Amino acid sequence: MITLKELAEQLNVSISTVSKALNDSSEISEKTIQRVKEIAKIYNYKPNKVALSLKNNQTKTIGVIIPNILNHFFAKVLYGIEKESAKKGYSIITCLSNESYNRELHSLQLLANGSVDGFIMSIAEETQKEKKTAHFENILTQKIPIVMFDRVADAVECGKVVIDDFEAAYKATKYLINEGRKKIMLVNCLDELSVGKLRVKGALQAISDAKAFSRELIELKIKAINDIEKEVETAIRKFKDIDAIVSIDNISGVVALNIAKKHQFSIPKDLSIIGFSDDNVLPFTSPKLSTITQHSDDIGAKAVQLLIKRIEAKTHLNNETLTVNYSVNLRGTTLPVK
Amino acid sequence: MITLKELAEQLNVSISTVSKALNDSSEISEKTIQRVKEIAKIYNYKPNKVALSLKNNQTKTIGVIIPNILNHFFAKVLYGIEKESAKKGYSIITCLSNESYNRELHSLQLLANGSVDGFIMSIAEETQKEKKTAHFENILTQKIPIVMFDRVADAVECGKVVIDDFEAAYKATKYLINEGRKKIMLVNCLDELSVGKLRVKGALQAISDAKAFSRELIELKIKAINDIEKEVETAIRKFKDIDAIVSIDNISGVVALNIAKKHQFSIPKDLSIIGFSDDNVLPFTSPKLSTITQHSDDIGAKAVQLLIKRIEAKTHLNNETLTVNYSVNLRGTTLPVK
DNA sequence: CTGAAAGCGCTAACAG
DNA sequence: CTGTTAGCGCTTTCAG
Repeated sequence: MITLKELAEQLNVSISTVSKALNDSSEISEKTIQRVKEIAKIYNYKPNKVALSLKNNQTKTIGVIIPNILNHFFAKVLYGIEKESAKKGYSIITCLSNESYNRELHSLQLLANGSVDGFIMSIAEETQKEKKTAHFENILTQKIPIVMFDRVADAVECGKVVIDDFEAAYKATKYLINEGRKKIMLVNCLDELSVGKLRVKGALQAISDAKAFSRELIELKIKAINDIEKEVETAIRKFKDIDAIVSIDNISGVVALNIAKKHQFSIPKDLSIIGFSDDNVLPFTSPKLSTITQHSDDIGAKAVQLLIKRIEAKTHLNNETLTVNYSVNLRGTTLPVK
Repeated sequence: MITLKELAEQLNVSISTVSKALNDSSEISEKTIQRVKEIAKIYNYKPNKVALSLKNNQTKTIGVIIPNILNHFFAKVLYGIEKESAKKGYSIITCLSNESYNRELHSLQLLANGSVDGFIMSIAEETQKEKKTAHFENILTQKIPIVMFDRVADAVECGKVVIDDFEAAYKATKYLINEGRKKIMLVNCLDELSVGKLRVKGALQAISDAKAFSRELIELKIKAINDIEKEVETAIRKFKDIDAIVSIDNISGVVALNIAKKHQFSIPKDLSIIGFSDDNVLPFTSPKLSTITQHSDDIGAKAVQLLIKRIEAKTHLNNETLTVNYSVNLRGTTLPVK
């Protein structure tokens, strides 16, 4: 990598002249500008990013902390974050907490030393379960802005991007009720998470609102993702008379569909299913799974916009929550409503 | 963020004394060291990363360029890269090329200005299709090491991490032959990629080696990932007499399984299927898909090790290719061999 | 129009 | 044992 100094030597001018010329300063003659730029091009000069960061006291870099990159939802949010960041001239440093509080803490501290201008993150399961927030406050005290998405800490004053989880689950459940379904199973393997709790609440509210028509909701709580298949199968065997399933995470809907078919349920005649999945699982389903779809890439993009706003504000902003739309995609695992 | 200068003022000593004390220099008295460290702790001092990078001319950061983060293979490699990097004290800056040459080029140039100490990448489809390599050479000329994984450019002298794609596909196909299968369909939607070509070659070689027993291979080339379902269904309809499928990408095996079941094939009695998938799709399959499994996280970890070796060598190393193991996981979609 | 010098935060050679 | 100074690569004020 060639430096200004070396260019200056080549050109027999001072470093500052070269710098100004490259930045089209009005202080420099047109002729010199041309000459400098020409040589700079030849030597493929690029200003050193680190030096610029030090000088400007900003890195144009966003720290992104993701709980689990193998979860397609997070992969897609990351996709959205990266795309929007690139558009806005920011790079992203990615850390994966793998749902661990310690890793989350470590990543936060690692990058809060001038490496990034702000953070976008979704909280690790462990952090949320144990309600830890001191490490966030610590970062905010250092005037480094944070935007949380999906799993957010209500108690922390920062930017937040979510969907209306309560409403989405309410609508899904309501739809099944309107279909005429009477015994609905809620598959929940997000029990420890803020989003999971909200979705469960939404589903329960829908049932409660329809109580006059005696609907029933069975909640199947699943601890580990690896247990989904087994647990769902057991439940389907046990409750032979369920006629609808609403899955609040992004894979158990697909799993339930496969298992129900295996057990000779005719879908959607005997059993309706709505999942919280993204399009990516559709090729694995037949009939096509009806879903609540989060616009995950949009969540990422919105998070970037919100964070950049906060970075550029240069002053601590209060809590601000952005709610991103979701969509209800009725496909082959639900009946048209009567 | 508090700086050395500010600490020095608090302590009424010079900046260098503070610096040395924090680094346990033998030049500084034990008493001063204690005093300095105490105050530093109180103010939560952390050395500014950017300043250190500038000083040391190294960022302890790796640039990672991924073609498609929504592909589970890449997500898992990224997982491996991040984990190993963190262990070695490196951060990662992630860019997504989204299979575009221009985005790949841009990311490379963006980070080759002192932002990173080296690159780990898999080549964008467009880049590989059009055989572009000048941009890699450009980076290497600047003494920035590169490690490529999975999709590599043979012509470029750099670090490489791959699996033995030829052999893996050979083995899968050979297995089907040994099972007694006669008409095998190869589902290929990686036609433009180096890995795809190698896997096809491997399958063809297996067939050719078994020619005496008149085996047949039908190659189904699929252009776009969105066409997989339709194309596989058409093919299954057309060739009612195929008795085995080998899928060389990580989703079409699952798709083929679902479609075959829909068309009343009994799996694995009528039809054997082997895919190149990771474990994550297993909950979506019944019977469980037999697979060639790449150890994707291991690929990521190895790539990091290789890159760090090259970064620390401080001198351009020649081509070096690491081959990572894969495993053959026979599950429910294949018969035990006779 | 061009150049010298200071400073971003840090380390380290050298002086005292 | 502590302090001064130079320098990493860059921008920018101030002098000339």
